[in-house]
Amino acid sequence: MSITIRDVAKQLNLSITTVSRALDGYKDVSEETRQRVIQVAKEMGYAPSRSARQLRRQRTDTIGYIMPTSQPRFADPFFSEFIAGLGDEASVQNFDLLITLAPPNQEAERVAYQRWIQGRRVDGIVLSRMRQDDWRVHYLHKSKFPFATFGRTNNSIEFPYIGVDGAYGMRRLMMHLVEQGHQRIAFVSAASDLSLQTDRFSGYQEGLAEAGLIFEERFVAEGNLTRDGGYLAAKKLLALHSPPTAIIGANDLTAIGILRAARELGISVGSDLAVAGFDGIEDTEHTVPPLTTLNQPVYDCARRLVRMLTALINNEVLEEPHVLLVPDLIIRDSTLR
Amino acid sequence: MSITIRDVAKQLNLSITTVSRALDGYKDVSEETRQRVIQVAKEMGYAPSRSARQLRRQRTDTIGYIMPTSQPRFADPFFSEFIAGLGDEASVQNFDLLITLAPPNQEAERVAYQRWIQGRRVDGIVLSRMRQDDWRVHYLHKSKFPFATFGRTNNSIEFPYIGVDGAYGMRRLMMHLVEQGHQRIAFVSAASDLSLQTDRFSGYQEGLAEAGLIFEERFVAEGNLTRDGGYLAAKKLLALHSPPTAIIGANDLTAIGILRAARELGISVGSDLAVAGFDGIEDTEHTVPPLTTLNQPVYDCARRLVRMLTALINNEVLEEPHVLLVPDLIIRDSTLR
DNA sequence: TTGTAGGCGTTATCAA
DNA sequence: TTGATAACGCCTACAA
Repeated sequence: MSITIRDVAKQLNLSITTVSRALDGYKDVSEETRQRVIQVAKEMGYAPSRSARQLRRQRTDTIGYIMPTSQPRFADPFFSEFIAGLGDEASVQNFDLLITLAPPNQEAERVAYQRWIQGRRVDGIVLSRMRQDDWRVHYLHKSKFPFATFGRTNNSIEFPYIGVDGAYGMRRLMMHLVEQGHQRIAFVSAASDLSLQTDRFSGYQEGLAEAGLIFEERFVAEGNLTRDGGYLAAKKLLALHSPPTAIIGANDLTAIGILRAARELGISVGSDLAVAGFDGIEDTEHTVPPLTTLNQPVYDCARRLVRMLTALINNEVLEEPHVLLVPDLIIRDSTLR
Repeated sequence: MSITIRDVAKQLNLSITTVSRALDGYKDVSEETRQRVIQVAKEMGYAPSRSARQLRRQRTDTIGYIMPTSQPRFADPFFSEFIAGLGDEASVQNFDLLITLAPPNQEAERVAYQRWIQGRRVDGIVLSRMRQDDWRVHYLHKSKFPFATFGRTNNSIEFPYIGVDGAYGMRRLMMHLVEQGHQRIAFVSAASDLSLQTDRFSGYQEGLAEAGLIFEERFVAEGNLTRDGGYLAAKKLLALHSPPTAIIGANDLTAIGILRAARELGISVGSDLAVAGFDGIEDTEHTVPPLTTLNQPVYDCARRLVRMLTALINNEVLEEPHVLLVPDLIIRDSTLR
């Protein structure tokens, strides 16, 4: 059994109260006593028990994140970066980060959230990969549980979020492609219930309209945000008669799959086919050719989300509860002739 | 404030003892009572407080993992896969997974471990990226704290681990390269205190010896397990007079950087220069050309580590405390003429 | 400035 | 089969 505050108190011939207060920096402890306490506590290797403190203070100093991922070998670097941001900022705020995985929209996901919330396992939760009419938002809101999200939804509920304007980004990208002389531009989509899909896809459509091009159903292929999804979708698109001369992936992983399909078909990306993605993951710098993408500052967003969330937990007023960022169009060889 | 066991007991006109036992599946509760309790508890949305339970049972049902990473934008897919494995298996074992990041070998790392261990924040810890004479092993062992590691060390301490035989893998790879006719084979290393460096590098040297080639200092360049590290190191190596015809990266990311350097210099990988990595991350299938690598089953290792660790926590005897796997040589175009 | 005592919500021991 | 009660280790009115 490890050292408790009692052991320290006994050693010092003081009450546990005094020890507790000395350690927590209360001012009603004589400086001399405080020094002795700190000294001895350190010598004895005392650290307060988190569970006891949690029970007493009714908070866990922990935030939770449930990765919405289905494949066991999730490999989207997006998540690595997101988690890095959450972890770093959590440390700064003296919070721990609890993580688990759950496949989106399945019973297991609901169970995971309930466990944490009803068991008061965490003080707040970060959500990502938002869905249209997201049940998580309903649930957390109804439970009056602090949360902040990466991405917006169409729920008619007020909550803090950081969003990236995918529609705007896509319009910018479309302009660029049109400038490059493209007329037949295809889109490889994500699952239709994802907010990012709605958002980015609408930008694609608006971009077409702005350029005076007509939307063609056959130029939309369904992907799933993975390389393989992009690969398969691109194969279909490139097999069309009068195929597209440009293909946009809903994210970078999709675009990387598209690159591969093109390579297999002997199509030269850049000159014969333009390819672009969305996210700005590091891999895009290293593909052949390097990939044009819409960069979003995932790491920074994650950190900022944690700051918003901890503020919320501490009942502070958020000075900016809704942040809408604009993605950065990074033009590389994959869309240059 | 949320529903406690007291509320449920009051509602049922039972003692909290009975409620607790009914819910925890003790057999000394009449079946009828149990059903009523479960029913009502569910209706009231009761879930036991984790902190209270933790305090009482003196365990947290949580395992911890501290990612040894320095760059904020850590992007090694190795970690994604590792975390996915930890998270999945933790769920299965009914454990939570606590995560934080800390730069290796710095004060912050020490503090992070101490916080969790002294505060009894987690029941056990998983380590990765082991170092030679790893202080973490010393510390955890001295603290009698359950842990299991991915990778071996040279500490003279007994502890459970899963290792991958990098030396063996590298020898296999060297044989392959020699068969392809390479005589001048270079190596881009990792930080020298890492066990994987010692391990893989010794395989490289043994491979040279087995092929009757002499080791040349100038063919070793220092990397740091990142793409950029590999890129810079390769630039140096390829600028040598009579440069290497094959370059091995200490990991896949390094190898991807090497590919890039070659591309910039107009060197054709495969025919003019062989490149290979280690890890088997998914990206290696998608590089140009696809990358030869030594694959290790990171996801499965992570899951298995969690199983070992939870067994350890439950004071079970491990039937196989030391696992040494052999990496799988995947030959792709990057090492074929 | 220090100490006493109650309680956070459980689980476990013991008695009824 | 059930219930009263005592911890688990900490924090914090309140009292001294």
